Amino acid sequence: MAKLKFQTPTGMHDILPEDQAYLRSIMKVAESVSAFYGFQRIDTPILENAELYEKGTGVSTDIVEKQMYTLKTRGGDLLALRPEFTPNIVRSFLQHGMYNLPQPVKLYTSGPLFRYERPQEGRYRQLHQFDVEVFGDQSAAIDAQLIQMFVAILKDLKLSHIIVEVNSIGDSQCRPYYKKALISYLKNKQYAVCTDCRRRIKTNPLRVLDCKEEKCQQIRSQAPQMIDYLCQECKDHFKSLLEFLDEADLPYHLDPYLVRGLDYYTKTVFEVFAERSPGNPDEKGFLALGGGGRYDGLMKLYGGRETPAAGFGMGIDRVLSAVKRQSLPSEPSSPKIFLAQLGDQAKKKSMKLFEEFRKANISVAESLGRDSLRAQLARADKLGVSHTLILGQREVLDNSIVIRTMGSGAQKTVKLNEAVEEVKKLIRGK
RNA sequence: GUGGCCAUAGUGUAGCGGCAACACUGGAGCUUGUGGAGCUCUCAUCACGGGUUCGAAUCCCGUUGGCCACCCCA
Repeated sequence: MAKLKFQTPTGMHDILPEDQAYLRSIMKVAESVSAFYGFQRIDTPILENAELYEKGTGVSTDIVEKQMYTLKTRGGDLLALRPEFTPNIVRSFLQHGMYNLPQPVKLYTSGPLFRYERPQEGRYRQLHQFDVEVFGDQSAAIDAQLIQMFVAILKDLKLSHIIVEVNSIGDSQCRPYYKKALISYLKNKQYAVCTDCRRRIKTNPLRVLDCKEEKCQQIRSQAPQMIDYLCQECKDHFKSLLEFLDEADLPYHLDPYLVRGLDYYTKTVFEVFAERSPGNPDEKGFLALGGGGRYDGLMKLYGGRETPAAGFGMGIDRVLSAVKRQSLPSEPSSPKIFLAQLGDQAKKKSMKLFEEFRKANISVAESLGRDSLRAQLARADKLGVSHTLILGQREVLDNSIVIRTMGSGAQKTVKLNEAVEEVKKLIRGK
């Protein structure tokens, strides 16, 4: 190996051929489930105005505060590599007047997102998400349906040991009261919590709730809970959501401390986890596969008419690693026929024959770069084909071709112009 | 952003201051038109840059990258 000059930048990685089959099946499942639920694909730019996220996602959130990639264009605009999808799609909804479409409008998308973080397994600076959003329907049925979809996709991917955590964080009516109650509770305890949380009490008190420090968890166990402060509307909505989930046989955990890191959420929030290594006590813990919730206030914040909305993002990289951990890879389809050639004339003729097989939709492998028959048969063997066609100088002269059955080594000679038909028969006979 | 561990062939590893090794994979071949076994040969100046030393894969510093724990989430 010569000296390597370049490697991927921190947190960026290549997706190699060996993973592509997994990714395709993940996307296929996600798209077919979404299509079934009436979702349509939308794609938005990877670059947007940085302000879109500052305003929507929230300036004090980690995503915007310290994880966003921003850049200044030659024209002087401040753009950001999208760190999440929701603001883009909301922006697009408003920009194209989709509130004039029959509601609800159901959209999905997927693609790369960018967050500047210290990478670990399943945590990258360029990450991939599958994302769905529903606009124009305030019913808790939608929230439940989103969770149902999320679970359906994972189930279709044969993932087990899935856990759904749900909570309601209220809305602009009730959350301020809760915040106030929480702050006054925490203020007395500020020396009993960790230093980060002491800061959070001022900046984002809700975040103290999902701190992992033991002392903070003790504090929070006595803390007032959002659920007791929900206004009637939010309470009804949450109750309704849980009824839908029960009715749909969707198991969930209530997590009164689940808040999620984004500013725009109202009412429902949820996160979905997969057990890291089911049945293996050596490796504990859960992998967050994605999360979402309702954000009824975001449209108005962006200057649009008030429109209820909800959605979720699913981390494709994480689902990929969960799929790889939990289930076996599906057999990649490989060619069943190999075309070997011997001599210049035969090599030239095999070009044409190869194309005839393509037109007949029969997948054939070759190794035109190799000259010795021995090497070509070794290659055919490695590929695990059932038959090898041998086109040599003799065959070229009398317009025939040899068909070799790899298992038994039996061979027969057929007319060259009947080769495709003969192979069809062989394949069908299987 | 903080702290820690790590980097040798495509992959997985050995080497612990004195000629870079093993397994698998890949490539060429084993008398020229026949694969699966076996055999031969072949693929690394040890991530990069600097320093210490007669001598560095090995020790030190820096850079880059990976992983882990925080943080946070996907």
